[in-house]
Amino acid sequence: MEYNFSEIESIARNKWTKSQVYKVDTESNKPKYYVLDMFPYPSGAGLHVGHPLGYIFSDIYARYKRMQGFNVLHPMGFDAFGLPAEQYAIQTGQHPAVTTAQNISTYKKQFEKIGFCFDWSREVSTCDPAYYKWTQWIFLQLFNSWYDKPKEKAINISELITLFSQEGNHSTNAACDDKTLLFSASEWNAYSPLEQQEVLMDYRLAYRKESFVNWCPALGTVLANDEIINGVSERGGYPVEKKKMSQWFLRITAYAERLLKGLESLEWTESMKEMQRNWIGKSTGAMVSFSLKNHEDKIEVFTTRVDTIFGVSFLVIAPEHELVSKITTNENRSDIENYIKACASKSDIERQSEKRVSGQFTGAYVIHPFTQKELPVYIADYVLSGYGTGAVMAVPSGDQRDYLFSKKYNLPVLPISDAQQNLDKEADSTKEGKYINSDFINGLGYREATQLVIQKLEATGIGHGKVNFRMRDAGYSRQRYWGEPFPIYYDSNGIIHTIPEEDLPVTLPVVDSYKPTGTGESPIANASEWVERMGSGTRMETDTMPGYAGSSWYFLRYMDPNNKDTLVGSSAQQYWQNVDLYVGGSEHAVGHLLYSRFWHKFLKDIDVLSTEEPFKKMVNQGMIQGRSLLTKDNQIKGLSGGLHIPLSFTSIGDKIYKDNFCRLQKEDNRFENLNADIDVIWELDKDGKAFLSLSPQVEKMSKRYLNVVNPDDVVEQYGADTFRMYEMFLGPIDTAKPWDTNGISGVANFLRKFWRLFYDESGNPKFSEVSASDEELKILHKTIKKISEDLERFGLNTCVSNFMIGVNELSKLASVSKATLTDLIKLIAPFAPHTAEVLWSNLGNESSVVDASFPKFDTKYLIESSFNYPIQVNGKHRGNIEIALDMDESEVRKLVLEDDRIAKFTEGKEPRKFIVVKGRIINVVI
RNA sequence: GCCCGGGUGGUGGAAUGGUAGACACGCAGGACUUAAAAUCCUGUGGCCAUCGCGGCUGUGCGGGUUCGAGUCCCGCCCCGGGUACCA
Repeated sequence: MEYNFSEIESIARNKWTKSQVYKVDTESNKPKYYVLDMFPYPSGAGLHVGHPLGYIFSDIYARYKRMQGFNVLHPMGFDAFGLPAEQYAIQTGQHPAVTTAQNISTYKKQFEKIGFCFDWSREVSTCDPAYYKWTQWIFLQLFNSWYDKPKEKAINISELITLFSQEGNHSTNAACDDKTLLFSASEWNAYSPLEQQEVLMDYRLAYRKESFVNWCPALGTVLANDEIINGVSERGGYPVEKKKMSQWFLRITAYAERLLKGLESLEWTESMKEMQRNWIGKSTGAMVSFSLKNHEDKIEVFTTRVDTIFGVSFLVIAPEHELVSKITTNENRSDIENYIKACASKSDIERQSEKRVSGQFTGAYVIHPFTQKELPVYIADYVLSGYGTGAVMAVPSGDQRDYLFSKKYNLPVLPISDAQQNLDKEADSTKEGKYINSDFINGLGYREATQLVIQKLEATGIGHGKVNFRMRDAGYSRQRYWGEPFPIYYDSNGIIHTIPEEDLPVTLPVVDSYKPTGTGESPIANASEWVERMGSGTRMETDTMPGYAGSSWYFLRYMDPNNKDTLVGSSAQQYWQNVDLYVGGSEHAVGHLLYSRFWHKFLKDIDVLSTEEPFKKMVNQGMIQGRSLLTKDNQIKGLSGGLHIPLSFTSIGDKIYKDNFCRLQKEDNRFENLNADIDVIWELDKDGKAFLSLSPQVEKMSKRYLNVVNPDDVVEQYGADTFRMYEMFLGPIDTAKPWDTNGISGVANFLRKFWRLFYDESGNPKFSEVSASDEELKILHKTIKKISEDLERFGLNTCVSNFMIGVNELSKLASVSKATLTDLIKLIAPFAPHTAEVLWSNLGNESSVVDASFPKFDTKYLIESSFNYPIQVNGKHRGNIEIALDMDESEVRKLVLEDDRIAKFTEGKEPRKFIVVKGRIINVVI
């Protein structure tokens, strides 16, 4: 029997399908292990060879864990709502559900070919109403919850309403808007329903408020931040402006502290944790309020360097600060207004790239809380309205931006520490040294000074210590069609009502057009019957939820995918707990991974879950890049290089032959007007054939670079097992690496060689019933040891190497015993499941190799009696000597020093030191 | 700027402080073939060599610790990723 991969694959696949071997049961007395991939967005382009990298990795690991005796959950599904399907619908009129279903079926066919062990009976798709019913349900729970800070827990809003009606909100300590007014019980009870609704919005974890969004008038829609490039829309390049609209938000900031603290318990890479920490952006500092001269209002400032308060020489507030118009004096008013206008017309990019500082004096002054000095108040766009209080106390000697500002507007630079240097050139933010010119903190160090200032501020009521987070609440409204509808409607008085849980899901309406309405409303607003479905005069929420809604909890649904009563049944959740190993790209570090952690914590608070964190351990696969081929300068007359040539037209050695070039000319309009004989400067190979040598470049695998490689083609040509092992062999899972088909023959050869351990050239079986030789057992157990250790540390690239070494060594033996072959099949089964399954059957096994037990190594086969020691003289390698491992050290010394090769270098001198590292090395120091 | 990674042959990459370059690709030579493909064997960091003894040198650069450093420490350079007028 020859190694015929396509035959092998179909035999293995049939066996698996017939026995439903990948179906996972929650009823099990085995320990559980949950291996999860980030589920894909099913795009119309299908998979390229970069996509399966993580899936192959997790598949191997899942199979390995199963063979170790775990009950392994390894599911797959689809993140199926999203913009591309909707845009395709706008262009073609096809319903997104139809195209999405087609794409999903393409993906599944591609998956099938690679031999993944997914349990498809647990498949989920976020656009399936049976799934998004629960996405809507979670939203309702968020809407009906508030966050109790002392309890560090989400609590049902009804408790809060009861509390308000009994004692007002004086004693509540909730995660809410800082500006929430205080009220008594009688005030609360006197509020109108609308007023009560307004107040509750400050507490709910899902709430509605007015906010600025990116509005693109030309496209008639709101855009997400990542749809805007350089201040204009990604599609079409139209200008984008800020527009105030009422939007839904999720109060993720309530969980900021828990999200930060939870990172400590996770086995993620330090860089992933660091990205989340940066995003959460905790900074500890203080609030200080500065009284305005001749005004009742105060300007509140947040600072992380309250110790520098005696260095304050002016205040700067954001142009959008609410007090600007109130405090601006008449003689400064027109300048201020002009400045604000100038700022508003600048895009964010322009504002950030502007290296010079600019600002404008308001004419107002504040009083320094300690020195009572008058300080001028400026507006400047380097102060952001969205961070802290939108106002800063400027300390030119300690902050470079304040310093530049002070130079430009001639404001004093006050030294405050004896360690500050070069203040005539730049600011010095040192925390070293003792304070000077600083009243009651003079002579103190940084820590004591900070403490003392905060103490004084708190004692006098001027300020207080404060923790600030950079993270903002997450916008949750999209003016789109292809997303989850909100289970929310408004009555004629503007009161918000929820759709009863038993009426979920609220399914998407049928619409005539998927185009945005042009008024900033989603296309759903045109489905008037649907909009009024809760009674005339009522109006359904017509926005839909964002992409991250469905992806924030999908991993829970896999545990119990068909449960009609709850999003995950408690027995299933108790058994599966959370994800043990999560494999996916690091590009989701702060989006998906942060939202999922937030939802998970919330669902724990409301007793749906028993675990605090969703993903215990993470592996981030690196990107597989494409290797593109481009023309070089002057190869084509009048062209200075840089034209991508499709890989299918090129030959080994990075060249394109003339006949291929002419074929390409017929398909590609970039070349069709060229005369191949005149306009192209050809080189000639040794056979006289004309070609161009192209220049290779490694870049993202993408349609537009014509460098996409389809896994189907690779599987077709080399087989699924070769493809799987080659992707792993390419390099460590977490680094970016270029796809290069050149190396794949090495892995293909290996699998053929592996096969030849079982069958000779004429296809006759070589299963020898004789017992294994010592040498054979040594090779086997050495290989088992290496593979097991490498699997544990996720080094799958070296696993493949070690298979090659083992098989090369075994091939040299006269025969290999059936027992050894059996172990080899089991060892390779996670990597090359098709080949392993067929060999397993051919050896006479009825069961599937998927359920065989992974071999364990026995150290007794690995014991060596001697070792070929490398001998160093003064740290330099001078030769090797085979020495028995149980030899006495004095004898070893004698043996080594008397060796000719070594004696040459020791020159007969007595060594100063003689180092023997047993089983490793010997170093003679002269 | 700040925070993470990383820099090793022609290429992808190996190497618990212990023989640097495993494994593979590519390349060169050979065997088998009328020939090619496939397969197998040999060689392959660089320099020197009285090319089958051997020697020198070599993991971005400069120092250090150590019997011994790709690996640890200090100071730089470069590349990739993240992030930013964040007060």
